[in-house]
Amino acid sequence: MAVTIYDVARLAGVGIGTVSRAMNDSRHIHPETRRRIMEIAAQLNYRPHGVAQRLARRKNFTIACVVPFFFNYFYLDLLKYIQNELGAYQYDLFLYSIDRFDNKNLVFDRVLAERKTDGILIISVEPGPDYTGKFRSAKVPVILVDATHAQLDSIVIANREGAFVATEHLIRLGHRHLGLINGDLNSFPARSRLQGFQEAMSRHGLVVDPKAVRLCSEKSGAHGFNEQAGYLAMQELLALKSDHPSAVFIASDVQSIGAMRAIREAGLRVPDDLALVGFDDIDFAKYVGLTTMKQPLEEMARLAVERLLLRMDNRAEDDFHLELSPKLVVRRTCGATKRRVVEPV
Amino acid sequence: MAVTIYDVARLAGVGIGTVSRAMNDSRHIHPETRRRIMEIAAQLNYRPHGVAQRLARRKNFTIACVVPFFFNYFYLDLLKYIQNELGAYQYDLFLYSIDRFDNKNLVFDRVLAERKTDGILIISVEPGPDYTGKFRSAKVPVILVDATHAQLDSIVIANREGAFVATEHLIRLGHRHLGLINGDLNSFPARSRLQGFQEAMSRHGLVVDPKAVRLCSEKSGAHGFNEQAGYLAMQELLALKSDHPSAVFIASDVQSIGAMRAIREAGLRVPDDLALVGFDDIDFAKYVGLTTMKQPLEEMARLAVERLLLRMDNRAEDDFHLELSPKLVVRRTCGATKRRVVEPV
DNA sequence: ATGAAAGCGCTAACAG
DNA sequence: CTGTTAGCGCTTTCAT
Repeated sequence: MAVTIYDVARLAGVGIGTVSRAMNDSRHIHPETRRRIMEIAAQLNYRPHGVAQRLARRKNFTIACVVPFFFNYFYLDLLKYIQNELGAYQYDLFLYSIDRFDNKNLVFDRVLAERKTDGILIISVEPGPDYTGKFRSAKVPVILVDATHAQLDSIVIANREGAFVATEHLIRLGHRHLGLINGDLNSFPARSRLQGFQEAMSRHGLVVDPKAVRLCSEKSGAHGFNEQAGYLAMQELLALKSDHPSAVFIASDVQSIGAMRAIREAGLRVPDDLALVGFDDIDFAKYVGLTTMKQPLEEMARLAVERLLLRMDNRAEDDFHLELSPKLVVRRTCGATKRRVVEPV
Repeated sequence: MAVTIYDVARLAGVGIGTVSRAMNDSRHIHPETRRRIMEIAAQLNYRPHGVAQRLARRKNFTIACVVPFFFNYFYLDLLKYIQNELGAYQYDLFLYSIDRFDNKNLVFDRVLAERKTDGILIISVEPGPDYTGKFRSAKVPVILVDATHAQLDSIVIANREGAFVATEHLIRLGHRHLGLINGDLNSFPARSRLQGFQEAMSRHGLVVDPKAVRLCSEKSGAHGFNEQAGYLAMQELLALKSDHPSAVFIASDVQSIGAMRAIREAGLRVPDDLALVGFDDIDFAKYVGLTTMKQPLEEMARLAVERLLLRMDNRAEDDFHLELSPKLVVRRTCGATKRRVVEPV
């Protein structure tokens, strides 16, 4: 068995309470006693038992991060930032993944039931309707990242706005017949991006061609936001032959990559035959010259963690619904550099 | 305060021991008592307190996964598979990231000290020399993934073999002047891949041109295995002008992507001016048509978790050093389809 | 300032 | 089969 607080206490000739006080920087301890205890502790290589501490303190110093399967590279960066941020506060991170959407509540139940975490960061998933109450009664704060909920703190990308900007950018470039490749509407970002697209179209007096709108099914994984889905969706668009849109807003970069593959295989060229704007700005976007909406992930992670810690400290007053604006990054695929003539509407 | 085992016991009119037995499927309990207890427990929505269980059981049902910063997409997939596999066994996963190599031991110390995990999965990092002993005396099993150590179980990709195959493939295609872009030699895979490259060269009686070998510094992050590093390395190679190699084995796909960017910007073409073979087979490899060595990540994750559980059960007898062979995936960048004439040596 | 003792919520050994 | 009790290792009153 490892060395415990009792061993230290015995060797130091003090009670365990005093050792505990020494270890925890209590002010109620004589500096000299403290010094002696710390010395003996170091000598014995004593480290407090984390689990016992948690039980006694009724606090875990651990947060759970719930991520829907890992298909999207988006999550990797976000996770990296979150873990970095959390580490700075000496918090540990439990990673839970959701493999299927019908399973999501199972994960929440488990996290709540086992009470091993002080807070939950939920990425890109909306908890079921009755979970607000469960979270509240379990007294475990929840921050939604990349998803919203009326009763839960959330921090999201301004998806609607981003889609609007992306779409408008294509319109300004002179395109009139626009297409959309989107994820499954079960996903919140997909819904918002659809909205933004529609708004941009109607704002400019354009009608949405239903045939040019493709929603990728979540059955293909990652809410439909994956390469293969984008590939297939673009094939369908190209099957419209000469009637295909001249530009497409694609609601994620991974889909865009797939779409570009389909275009290449069809012997067409981007942006000449088809202009593209994506969403996310994953690393690879710059390698393929994809024009896209950049998500401020690091800021998102920092704010989410900060907010969660605040909540766990009960130092959070009001509700919190933050929206961070994505930024348009113009590259090659939108054909901006071609300076097309804007046709009169 | 939440409902405890005492509440259930009181309402059921039994002792807490009986409740515990009921919850834990002990055989030493009357089915009827058990039924009644479970009913009351359900009614009260009682869930055992995970932390208390851990303390009493002296077992955590948690493993730690230590990942060196998240630069490489490789880790995302691996993590996904590991988490999936672990979930099947009802284990939780603590995620720790190493941001700098000089920090790696800090993480290990922390993980060991807090005793919150039953086992450790270390990805792509070799622990310092004195850590074998620490792990052993802490009685926490460790499995190295994508790294080796004489005294620690490990499971790796056959990096040397993979590099050999990749290089030989280029040689068979007729190339004589080969280049290498590699990661930092502080990284184990980088060292092995260098070896494989050299062996293939000498096996075929070719000499390695030192000017055509680029080691990317780990200072650029991810052991040098990142896009930017590949980009810069390739620029250096192209600066050799007509003396640049006709084919390059690049020790990772992300570097390859960067390298391809450099080539494109230089106005050269792959594979005509420069043939390429990468390593990893990340998702994006297929989009850019990158010929590469595919790593069997899912199998790796499954075997690593299996093995770790075995160790934690003390059911592992001998040492364990597994090497999984990567497989050559031929695509466009190696120019295989051009059927070059093999020049006589 | 410090020791003693009472939990934290559960498991497991020991009687019966 | 079941109740009782002694831990698990630490924190935190409560006296002193």
